[in-house]
Amino acid sequence: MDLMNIGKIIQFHRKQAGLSQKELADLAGIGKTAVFDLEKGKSNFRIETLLKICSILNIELDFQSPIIKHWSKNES
Amino acid sequence: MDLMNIGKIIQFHRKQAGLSQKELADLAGIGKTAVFDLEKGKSNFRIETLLKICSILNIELDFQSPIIKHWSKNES
DNA sequence: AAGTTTTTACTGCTTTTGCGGTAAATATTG
DNA sequence: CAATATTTACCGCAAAAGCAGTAAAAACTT
Repeated sequence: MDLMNIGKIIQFHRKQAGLSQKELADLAGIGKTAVFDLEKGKSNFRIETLLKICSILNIELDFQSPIIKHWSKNES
Repeated sequence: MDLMNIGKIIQFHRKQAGLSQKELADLAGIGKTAVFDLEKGKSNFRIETLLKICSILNIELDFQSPIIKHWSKNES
């Protein structure tokens, strides 16, 4: 994941959705400041904050690794 | 991203790598408590904490969305 | 140009994360 | 079994995230 571009990616999706920062914040159930800081390039924030925003904007986050196919939920 | 399983996925990768929680924490430059809490199912933490761990364990995080292909770094 | 909306920016404040220290429980190894 | 290593679990503290409020700057409408 390119952490440097998270903010810009979010912003692009938000504008495509025709939402203001405040509207996105309200839909995601977070504060307007979080959306602003995120888009402005702040690189650290809580996972849930990012996921709430991604959920609203229909962005999915996926894990990728060479061995992930060998993992199942029912393993130790 | 299945937030519920982050901890288990991390744990699986850590064990595959033959690392103890403390060793992973040291390699990632974070505290042992963060690794423990993460694997134990704590669902919220900082992005950078997760990314440091993923970096050590060779796990990549990718964005997926229907319109992501229309985004480039040089757009507004 | 005037009015409206949005974004940027800062503030003080509350909540949460992350930390090392410590210690008990559990697992591993000799 | 005994010694060692690891995991689990708690603590108090420090650092950071997130919040609403406010206001100025910038971007849009009409």
